[in-house]
Amino acid sequence: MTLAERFRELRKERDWRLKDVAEATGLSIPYLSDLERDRTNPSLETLRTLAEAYGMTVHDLMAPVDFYGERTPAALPRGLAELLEDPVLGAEITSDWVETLARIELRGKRPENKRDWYEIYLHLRRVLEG
Amino acid sequence: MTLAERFRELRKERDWRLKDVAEATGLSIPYLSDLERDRTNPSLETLRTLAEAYGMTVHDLMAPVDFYGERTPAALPRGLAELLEDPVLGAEITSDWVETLARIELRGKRPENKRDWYEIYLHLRRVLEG
DNA sequence: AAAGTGCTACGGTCAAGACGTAAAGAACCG
DNA sequence: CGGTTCTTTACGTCTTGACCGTAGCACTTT
Repeated sequence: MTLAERFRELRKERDWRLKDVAEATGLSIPYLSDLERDRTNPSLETLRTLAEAYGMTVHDLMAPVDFYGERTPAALPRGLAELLEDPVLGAEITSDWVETLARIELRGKRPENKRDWYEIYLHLRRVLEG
Repeated sequence: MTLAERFRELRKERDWRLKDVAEATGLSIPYLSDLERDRTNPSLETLRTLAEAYGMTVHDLMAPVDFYGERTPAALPRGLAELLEDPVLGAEITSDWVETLARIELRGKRPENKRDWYEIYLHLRRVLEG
């Protein structure tokens, strides 16, 4: 997903008009239109303003955004990729869960092996899905 | 942590010189120096180039970066905020961990109460920090 | 048709991203 | 202590493109 698509998604899921975003951010309607059509890139400051308007952090706003060449399957955390390839354990794990699990990291550190990932998955599933 | 600090951290932990980054990215040494001293902000394209040089996604590069005013306490997930206020359980939880925990969500769903959050925290800590 | 709503085309401007050159620190060596 | 080399920073410049204002298009509703 491009950043432009992300912007449009966020606005649509709130059922906002460009006008609404413009008022929330102070940016102009034409410029917001340009952003959502990938005709320009925001500065980091503008990105921050937009994230704030959408009630989230820059980091969360960027989460589903793939920059050119990014997030190939190989870019999944080591161990998690292996878990997904496991015919038994990996089969049941949906892409929702992959997204959820892939976000887990502490100061750049992540679970290291298939077993740790699976253990976390089971534990989180019990909490989040009963 | 600012973006500038993040850049310097990434370079230092690799024991690289500005020269090395310059060669890996095609950016000039003076400009990289400016970036690491917070005298300028990169464009998204430049950010992508740097992330690539450091072998990670833009998203991962930005993970520890706080933009001005982000993630107010009130914006923390319910339950997690309560956990942090708990004088006993919440005291030991560092901001690193708050960042990590706050990212946990599956299709918008999150742990609901203090106890669930704490349980997840303990479990993740065992995996991530031995 | 006229008026309203929502988005886009187009040109212009000015801040700032990025660079080149040169100087300032470090560190080492004789 | 002067040289030499390696690394980082100061400074001035240029050019790009982020962002804006105005006007126009497409589509409804009255």
